[in-house]
Amino acid sequence: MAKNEKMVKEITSMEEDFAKWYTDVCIKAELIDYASVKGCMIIRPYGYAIWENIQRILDGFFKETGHENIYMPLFIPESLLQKEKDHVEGFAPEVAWVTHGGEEKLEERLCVRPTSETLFCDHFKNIVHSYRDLPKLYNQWCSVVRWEKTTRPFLRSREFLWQEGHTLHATAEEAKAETEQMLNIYAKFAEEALAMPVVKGEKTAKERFAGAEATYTIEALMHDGKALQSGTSHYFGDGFSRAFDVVYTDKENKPVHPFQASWGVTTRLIGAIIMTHGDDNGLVLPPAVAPIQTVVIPIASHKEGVTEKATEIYDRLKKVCRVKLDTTDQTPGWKFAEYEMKGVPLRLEIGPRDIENNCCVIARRDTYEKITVSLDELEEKIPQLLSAVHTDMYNKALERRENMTYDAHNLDEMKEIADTKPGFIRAMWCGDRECEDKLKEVAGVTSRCIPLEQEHLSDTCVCCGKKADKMLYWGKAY
RNA sequence: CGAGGUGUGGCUCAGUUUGGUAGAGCACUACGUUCGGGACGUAGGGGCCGCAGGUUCAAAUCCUGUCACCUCGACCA
Repeated sequence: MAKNEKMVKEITSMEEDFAKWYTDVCIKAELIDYASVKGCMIIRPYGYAIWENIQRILDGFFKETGHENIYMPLFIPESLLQKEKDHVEGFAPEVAWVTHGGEEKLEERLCVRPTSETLFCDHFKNIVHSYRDLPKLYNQWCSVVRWEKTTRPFLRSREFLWQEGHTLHATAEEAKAETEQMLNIYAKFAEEALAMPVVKGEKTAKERFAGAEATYTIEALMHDGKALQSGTSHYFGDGFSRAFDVVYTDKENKPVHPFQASWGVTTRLIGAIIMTHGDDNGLVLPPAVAPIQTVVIPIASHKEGVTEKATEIYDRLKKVCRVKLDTTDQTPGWKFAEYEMKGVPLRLEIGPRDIENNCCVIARRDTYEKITVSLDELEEKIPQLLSAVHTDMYNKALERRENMTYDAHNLDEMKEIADTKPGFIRAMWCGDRECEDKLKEVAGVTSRCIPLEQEHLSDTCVCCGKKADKMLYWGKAY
């Protein structure tokens, strides 16, 4: 079968309607179902299993770097949320409020957490008194609520799952190092677990997190050329600890406000996986987070010995990967399409013909390549193939990003590229908010980040022509 | 929050103009034949036509109200 021939008819093609393609994949791959409250989604077992893999791997990274998990309450009293001015202004428009307990109106309304900085600060205040109590390296896995107007599965839902790390440090340097460390962990995770290349960089003041002194981001480029902010790490300075009266006594017996960082990734990462690797036949999952890494499909299973052989292979493969054996009475063709839609990296076909030759057919989801493998070398071959799938997926995504990244030197070029070529645009910027606003207005692009790896494209701002020494990534974003 | 659109078995829709026994395809159930790229036959099950009023002998269809969802804009992980 031809490599690019569309085999799954239930999914709208990307070219026809990318947004529809995306939601088709979410539904048909059984990642989610819509819930009865707008903007809320049911994450189905197959989708949730991806999240569990993400959690498991990331949580390992967090633990390795000394973080502890904690759980904070769901509710934030209004007075607590009010304490940090920028923060409350940033989040107030999109918080959900609880006003009643049973039939009784509450004295003070409670906000359903949109993020937990305020709760952590309130807690830190109680438990931190001496330099000996520092640092505090906390993380929590939970869901948060932000009352979004326009919603999309995984990309923007009113309730979403995430992790939020909140750390408290004696010095600014330590807090900055934490911010940087976590950004690097996210980038490493994106590349090594999700096969997704990202640009590491700092957000401009305009795009910064409410209340932060600096916000860092990993930005990924989706299939349709739109950017997706896929993880953030913030440096707070001592702004929050001042607002919340968090004070510790240092070695010289002086009161000091500690310094803080926070960092988070969300179920949006699943959206990133879909739009980075997916194709017209559905999901393509990176092996590291795929709930099923190999699916075993018996062919003509009514024939003698087929089911037995398939089961034997299944039992052997359980030791080397996450494997599923599908013995349902659907036809093989149906199963091929089904597991392709669900993005399973490898498909192993075993039928009478193979059994006779002591081999099987293995098909790769990412390339559609089919190879014949001797049954004697399965334990070696499957892990090799999974690893090759990962590497090839990463390289393919990287190549696409590079092919969709353009440089602009002046406003006309910027407009021209933004109008005709989806993707990242690299351009110099003078640092003025006015230029940032103007680029949004005339070219429809926002600043994605100031990449840590700078390249000097010219001496002048793409917008105003004044002196500029920062190169930024610009683009249309989710 | 502004503009446009849509509500009919689980899903995609026809039927509404011109009121008269609720339909199709897919999915589902049972049995049989199939099985290397979404198989086929036979027989079945499943609906207050978004909701509430109204007009009428009679409403999915006409009128009024209401709710929900979708698309596009403004705000956002």
